[in-house]
Amino acid sequence: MVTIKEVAHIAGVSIATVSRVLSNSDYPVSQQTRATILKVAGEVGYSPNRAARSLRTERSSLIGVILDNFSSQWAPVIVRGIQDVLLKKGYFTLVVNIPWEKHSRADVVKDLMGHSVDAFVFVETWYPVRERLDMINKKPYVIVHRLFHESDPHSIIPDETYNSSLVVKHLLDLGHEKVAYIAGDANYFSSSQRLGAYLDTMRAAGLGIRDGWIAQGEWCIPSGYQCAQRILSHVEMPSAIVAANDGLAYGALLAVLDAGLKVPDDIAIVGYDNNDISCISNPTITTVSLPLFLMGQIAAENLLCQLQTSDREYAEQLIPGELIVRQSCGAPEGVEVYARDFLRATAE
Amino acid sequence: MVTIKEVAHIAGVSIATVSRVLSNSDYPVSQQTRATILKVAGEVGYSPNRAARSLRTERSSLIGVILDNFSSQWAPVIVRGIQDVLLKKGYFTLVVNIPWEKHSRADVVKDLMGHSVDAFVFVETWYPVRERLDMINKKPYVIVHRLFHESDPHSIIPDETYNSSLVVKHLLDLGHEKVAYIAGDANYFSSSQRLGAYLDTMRAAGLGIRDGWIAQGEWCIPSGYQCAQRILSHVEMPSAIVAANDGLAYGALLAVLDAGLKVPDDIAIVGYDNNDISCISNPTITTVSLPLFLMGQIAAENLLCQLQTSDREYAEQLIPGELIVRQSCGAPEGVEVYARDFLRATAE
DNA sequence: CTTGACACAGTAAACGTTTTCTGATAGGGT
DNA sequence: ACCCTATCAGAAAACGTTTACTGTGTCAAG
Repeated sequence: MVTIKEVAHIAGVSIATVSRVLSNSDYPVSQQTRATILKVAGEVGYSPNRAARSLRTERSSLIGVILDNFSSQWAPVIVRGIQDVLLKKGYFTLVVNIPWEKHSRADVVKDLMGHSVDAFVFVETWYPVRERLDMINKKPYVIVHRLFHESDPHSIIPDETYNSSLVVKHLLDLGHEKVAYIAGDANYFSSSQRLGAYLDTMRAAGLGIRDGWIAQGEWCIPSGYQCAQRILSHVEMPSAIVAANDGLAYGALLAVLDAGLKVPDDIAIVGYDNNDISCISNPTITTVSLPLFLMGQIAAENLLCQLQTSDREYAEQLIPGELIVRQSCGAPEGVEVYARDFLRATAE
Repeated sequence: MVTIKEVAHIAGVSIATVSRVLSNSDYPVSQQTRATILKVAGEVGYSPNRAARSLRTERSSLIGVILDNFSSQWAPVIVRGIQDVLLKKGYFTLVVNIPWEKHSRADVVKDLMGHSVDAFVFVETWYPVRERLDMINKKPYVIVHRLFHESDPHSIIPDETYNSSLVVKHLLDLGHEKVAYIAGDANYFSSSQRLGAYLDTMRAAGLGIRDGWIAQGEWCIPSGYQCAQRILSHVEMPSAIVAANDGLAYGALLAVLDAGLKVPDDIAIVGYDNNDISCISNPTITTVSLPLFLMGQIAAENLLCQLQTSDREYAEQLIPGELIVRQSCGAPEGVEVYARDFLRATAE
């Protein structure tokens, strides 16, 4: 690689001057020399040696991104949002996948510190890495998360309460009064938040909830199937089911269909997450989409802000989602919609 | 951060000795001093400064991974395969998403060179970055790709021909003799490879193909829908349809169902890719899964090999896929299977 | 005419490693 | 007793930057 030395030699100036021009220092350099240096640097294809720069400045232009499940439907979108902002500012990201079980979690933080990353982003991984808090606290960081909740001012979180109420209200607007609920895994904070939003919305509308209408599920399709069966077996059947995520909703959909009922005519179903599953299933499932790309962008902006101004007051940010109306609660749509939805989901 | 200097001081030796011990050099160091150095290093939590090391050795322990669409269903799995191998060897990956349209492609390679990455992996992005070949050629690199084909000895490619024949043969084994085909976008090399495998397999079995049985599609659901409609309108209807990917297969499935026919009873359908869509649809779709995680692992192993032995002969590697039998061609399965498949697809 | 300020450029030190070179000690063969 | 070799340890240079410091020359204010 061509070094600053060669550029300086060709341009007939000292390396200090070249450095000042090429690192956008605000040190005064005459327009004349500045121009020739830029010209020479461009011609010889100079690119600064990041290792040397990093060694000297103790900044690396590297951001560590630690996430739990890389091949989930959410993580990559968040990461792209993060990169969308950071790449433009000259930052690269070191994306590391920490499987939940692995004991190597703590080491990852240490290793990333070794690479002197300038900051951290934790996507759903705050809980397991807290044991390295002493290290992490030395750098700016942001937490992007959904399922767990530990109050931390650096957090960017979907507004679970608002989002869940969106989808319940939608059912009420359509005239439903007997609405059942399938909850997510009780260990997750978001489960209780979503359930709470359902309860509050029903109460605010003055609607009652029968005993067997709330089923405790576990985030997955079979669980949704079983929960729906339990709900359907209750003496007074609901006219609609709210599921805590799209997997549960899809399971419920299968159960309702298997019971010989029609969706949405006999029972309406809504989900949460805007998972692929909700726009591929037949009928497609009304759900709530989370602005994951945006959340990534916000996380990155937040980080840049921290990197520039060292001292600042932080506060949790709650990000609202968007209601996606599909067939499972009564909207009339054709096959083109499947496709459009699916393509949008995979393309952007 | 604590430096090598402090470790040396505490251990009462020179920094040279510390370096030799901690960087696993094979320079002779007495067991005595080696032990004390390791002890001290552990106690003070020493972690080498990568920038300094990188500056000196011109190696960074960083691998640049450039891919096209980060939030596709394939890319993250490949990346995880890559990281699975590389992380264990102490390498981090700089994963960068280059959208197809962006003109900034070339700069990414340059910037990664600036970070002195030790090697490159191109996932589906070989075509656009070739203009930086002069730079890339200085480092080891591997190409992981599917859709395009430029012969290059550093390639790791799914064995499209073998994989496609798997699924066609499966239909023939089930007794089908009238098999139609929906092809992918004609611009893609893999389209013609898959089509070729279909033609060859049919010919080898001595089976004829009617004129209207081969439809030219475009990789997406609506296209599959239209192609299937065209095929169904032909005077002699096939008993099975092979689609070049799962999107097309799903579109075809919808068209067949809309035509009042049953799947698989009246018409069997098979896809390709083992996309989520194929295990969520109703009925689920028989398809071919590509060993993406494995391909990532192989790519990384290949890279490590190149990094160790500078000179070596390379050859394209063709990776076989696996037939995934589901409902759309006659296998009897229940609702549990949807769930099991889906969970497996998202979990691992 | 002096003084101070300012605009600009260069010198050299420093960042934390790795590695070459030099040196010291010990042991073994003659 | 001598030399040679092997084993170990340290001194110091080098990697490519950034930046504090020093040194010019110019120009305006006194």
